[in-house]
Amino acid sequence: MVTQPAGRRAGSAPTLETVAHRAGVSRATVSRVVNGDDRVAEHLRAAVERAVGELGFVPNRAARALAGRTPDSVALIMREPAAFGAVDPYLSSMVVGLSNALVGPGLQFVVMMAPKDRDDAAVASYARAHVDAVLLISVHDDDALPGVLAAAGLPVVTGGRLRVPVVGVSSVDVDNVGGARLATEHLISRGRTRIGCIAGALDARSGSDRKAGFLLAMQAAGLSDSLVVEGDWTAQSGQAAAAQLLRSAPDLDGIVAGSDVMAMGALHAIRAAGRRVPEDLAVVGFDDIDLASHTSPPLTTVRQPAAHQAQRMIDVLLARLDGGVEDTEIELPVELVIRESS
Amino acid sequence: MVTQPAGRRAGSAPTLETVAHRAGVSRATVSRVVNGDDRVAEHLRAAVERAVGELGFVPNRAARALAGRTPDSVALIMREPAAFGAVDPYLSSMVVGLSNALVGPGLQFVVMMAPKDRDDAAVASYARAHVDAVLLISVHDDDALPGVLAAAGLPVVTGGRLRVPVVGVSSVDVDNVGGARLATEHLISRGRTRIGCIAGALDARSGSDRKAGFLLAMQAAGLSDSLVVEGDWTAQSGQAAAAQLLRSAPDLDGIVAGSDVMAMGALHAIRAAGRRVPEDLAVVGFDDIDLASHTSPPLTTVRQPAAHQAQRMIDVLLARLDGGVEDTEIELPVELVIRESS
DNA sequence: TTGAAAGCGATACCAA
DNA sequence: TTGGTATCGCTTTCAA
Repeated sequence: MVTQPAGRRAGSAPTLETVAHRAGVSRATVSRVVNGDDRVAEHLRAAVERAVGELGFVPNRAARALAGRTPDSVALIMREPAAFGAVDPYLSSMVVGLSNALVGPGLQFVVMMAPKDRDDAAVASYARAHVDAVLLISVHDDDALPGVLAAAGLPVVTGGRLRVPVVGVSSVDVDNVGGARLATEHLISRGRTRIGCIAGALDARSGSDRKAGFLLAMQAAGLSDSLVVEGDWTAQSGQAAAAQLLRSAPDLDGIVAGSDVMAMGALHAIRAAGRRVPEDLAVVGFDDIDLASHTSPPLTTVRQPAAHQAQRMIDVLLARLDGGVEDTEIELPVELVIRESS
Repeated sequence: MVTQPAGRRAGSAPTLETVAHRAGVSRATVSRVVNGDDRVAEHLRAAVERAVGELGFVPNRAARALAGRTPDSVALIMREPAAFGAVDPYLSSMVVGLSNALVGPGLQFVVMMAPKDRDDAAVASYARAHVDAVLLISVHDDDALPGVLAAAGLPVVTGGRLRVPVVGVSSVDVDNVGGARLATEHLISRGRTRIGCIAGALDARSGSDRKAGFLLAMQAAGLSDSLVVEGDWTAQSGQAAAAQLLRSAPDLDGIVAGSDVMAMGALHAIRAAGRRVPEDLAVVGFDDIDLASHTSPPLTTVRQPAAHQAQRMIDVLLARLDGGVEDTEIELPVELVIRESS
């Protein structure tokens, strides 16, 4: 049973002052100890640390942010998901990965939604007043937000590169072209020749690059690369795209999808059309989300290193926050995971 | 092309002082206008508002938090997902919903991961120093964190109720018992009699309540309710559970799963066993995640009102922040969505 | 109704 | 190495 004052907070949290008093030193000294400053006598440091422990002191974030110049929080700005609930599982992994990567550096992870109909300048101004840096995922090529954010003085790191680099914006992408090429070559090596592509939204590099990888492989093999339909990353669009592909090319024997979720939609359409996977038609996805190994049949796919990508994004961000001014563009390798759908 | 100083921030953001100067009033007046205080002469208010607009002034979050006593940020604490990347899509929806619901009230949405091996007291102390209230999702029955958080003086609202109510903790749950009962009755009404249940982790109300709903319906119909296997919410566990169910009851003709993700794993196992859905075996899920309508066949499921639940959680939290001290327990209705798997 | 000024809790500069 | 103190930007009495 817990007794608790009516107020918003139970008792008041210990402050630097409290700790200083208890340890018999000044606030400045406590601050130094807490911040790992070297020049503090050993016995004082010990005393302070004990006091901190006994009081359960945790520096007040707001005060620290106000007084200091050290960055203390990072925002992840997501363009609102197309439909409510339609968050691609790969994005969820990124959110978790980013959050985890921020624990070490002790930065606060703030999540903001920025619907595309919201004024970019307003978003930037808001972000500027609330956080020290910005992480961006699922950005479109023509999105002005990264530039506006950077112009507002915020370091920004995007997951996935932009069509044209923007000053002040770094990116950590994966090898989308290579991944899609790998996936396509895999199908070709299995003897498939009538291969279609369900591309993700082409106004983002992840969509267009994967399509490009598909085209490259098909051309290199001297196969027709005209079977491309654009989707919008949803299962719904994957299903519609596969149906369309099947209609325009009844002899289709392979599909390269721009994401696992779209591939799952395709699987559904294929089965509805009475075709078997992989006997009649092989399917390859992209992402390797958790569910990919539990579809029927389990999905061959291109694995993206979500946790690693998240970590690198944070690394880049920290470097920038540490005074680094150069924009970085990192590309991470991907790997083909062969399962039963191909 | 954007020019930009080397420093962490481009120029310095306008402050109350700047605005006051420009509008020819005092900081206090600007503060009043910005905070919607009534007692300000109309012409001054207009002048201030214009200055605010021209300068693009946004109050500094840290300063406001430090000076005022108004709550300004809320944390969502998630128990780390079992496996990396294995974030249940339903949770993702909740994250988006919560984030959106927090925009109106102008509260910051901070996401924190709290692995179960992390010291609860440390998490609470950290949270206490960083945010004004806490949202909790996917909490286990024996989890001490809600209590510790509440004892630390933080208002906490959980998505999903706890086994035993904790002082200072409110909850917004859905009718899990009713939902599972509905799903089971639906199967029974379709003539199924050998029905198995793939329960979610039983150490959480969402898991045990859904199982209870299943048992209730089976008992009411005078059917055997002994076919229950516990999963852990993952597709993997759903697959394993379905396989086990099929082994122990070859004549199984229906499965009620505790979540769509587990149902998807079950679909896979069923097909692997050479049985057809829904001809041989009907399957019902729970949640109605986006992918549920794109499995093969599309999944009959119990729809949880994710956006609504998120909104109610925020409502309850705001009431508590506004001085309300009573703990609330809300239960939201669910609805059966019939698709082709049953 | 308005303004002046005292904090909020930490940081960091300047002396000692 | 230590401590005193100005300062960060805003809210909120307290007087005027």
